[in-house]
Amino acid sequence: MKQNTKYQYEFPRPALATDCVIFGFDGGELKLLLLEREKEPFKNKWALPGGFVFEDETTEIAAKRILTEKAGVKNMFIEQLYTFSEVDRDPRERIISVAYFALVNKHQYTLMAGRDTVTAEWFELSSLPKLAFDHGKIVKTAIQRLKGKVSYQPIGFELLDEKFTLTQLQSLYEAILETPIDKRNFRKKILGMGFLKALNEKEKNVARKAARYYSFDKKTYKELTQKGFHFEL
Amino acid sequence: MKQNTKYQYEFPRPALATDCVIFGFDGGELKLLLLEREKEPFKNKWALPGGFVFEDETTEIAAKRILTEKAGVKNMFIEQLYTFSEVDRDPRERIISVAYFALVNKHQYTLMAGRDTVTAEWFELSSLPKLAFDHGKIVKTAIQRLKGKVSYQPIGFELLDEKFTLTQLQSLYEAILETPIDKRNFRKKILGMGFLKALNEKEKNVARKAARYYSFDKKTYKELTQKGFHFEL
DNA sequence: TCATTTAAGTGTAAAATATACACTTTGATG
DNA sequence: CATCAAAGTGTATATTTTACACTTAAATGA
Repeated sequence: MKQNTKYQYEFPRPALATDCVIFGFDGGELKLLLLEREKEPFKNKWALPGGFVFEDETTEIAAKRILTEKAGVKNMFIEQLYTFSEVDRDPRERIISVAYFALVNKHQYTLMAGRDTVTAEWFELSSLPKLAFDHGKIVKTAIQRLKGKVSYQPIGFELLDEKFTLTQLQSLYEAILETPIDKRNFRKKILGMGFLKALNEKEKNVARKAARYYSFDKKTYKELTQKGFHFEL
Repeated sequence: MKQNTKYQYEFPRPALATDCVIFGFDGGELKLLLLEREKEPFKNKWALPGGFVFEDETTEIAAKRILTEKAGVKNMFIEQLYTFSEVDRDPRERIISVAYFALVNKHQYTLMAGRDTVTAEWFELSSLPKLAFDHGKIVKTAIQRLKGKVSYQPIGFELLDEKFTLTQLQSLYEAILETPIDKRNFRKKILGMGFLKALNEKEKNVARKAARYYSFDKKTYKELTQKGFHFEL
């Protein structure tokens, strides 16, 4: 097993890895990016993008690197999720995984399912395949976290385009929270918070009244936050 | 450096440790349990109880073991906080730490500051000494987490005795949230939730009207939760 | 035993926030 | 120019949150 003896320690050490739960949204249901494994164990099973943490990287930097390398995702929102350390979570040897969750704009990159000739695919949350390792558990944790967080932190915007309509924003919240929201009340509330900038631009080529575009004004949001404002949906 | 060659790996591996932020409360300000380091690095500096994770332990089990071994704390509430992986967070070598935070009842155990002849001491949050390693950062993270969590999860009870008065409970929330709370509104709200059991027992030997004791009824709380009830202070 | 001290315990009115709900407008299409 | 489809908009009611002060009870000591 241990062919190479370069690194020697007095006590056994688990390997350190990171796995990423990547959420995306394009209007319908919330989606998750999975890769098909090419090697054993769990060959041909779906799994989260993941990999080992290098000697000179924090886990967060490793997670970002892996996201770019394996899934072609760049400049995404990323946040540490949880560290999974069950002794037998990997059948090969002990590997602990510091999991992250990422929110990406599905339009901002097309599945460059080439890179490592890995097959990458978006799955709807309601129809996920059975996942390799303990990745099912990781995903469950990530969904919980996202649901909890989205109501008191404006992270939803990370999933949308720079410009979005209020209906798109509402659909996103409905998808994440899995509950219908009243249109008028939603608009009243979210606009009342004061960090959405109405743009002088509307949808084009829609066979109905065109909706106005808005953008999330980060600067204003920061200022509000510093004045004690607290986002809450 | 590497005297012992028992464990050999193809790639370098950081050591895996865990550190615990232990909160306690006895009526005034929120307190934190620290140990004085006996060895270099940071000899004689204050630090969080911590240690390495064994081969057959999850990080949570390691955290509990260390809490018991080093701080004499048993059966405490514990929750994973965050994983700190800065490459140079330990001057000796790379050690990543899965940090936990614990809530303990200060009365339930007296500082058995013997065990390892380690000096353990409670510090008020407002007058913490400078800490070893990145423990200051860990503590800051833990305080944030506690503040955030206490409002939407009934974890405060872990810091109190089995029986407590409503005034004690209120003081605790005031200490954690660092804000005064209206007595009548607090009582109305917390009693209205329905999971506090009024006991047929009052304070004794107090030179004023004796306060009634209450206890947190876990069973009722669970039932309420399952019916969709959502704690929120 | 009675006056004093101290915190416990209690209710209501006003303000703010959340909810429920339906019609008009606009742009594209045929 | 009629039709279709979703955008956009306001109000009344219910609920929740807030602000606020006096009476009660237990011990202490004069």
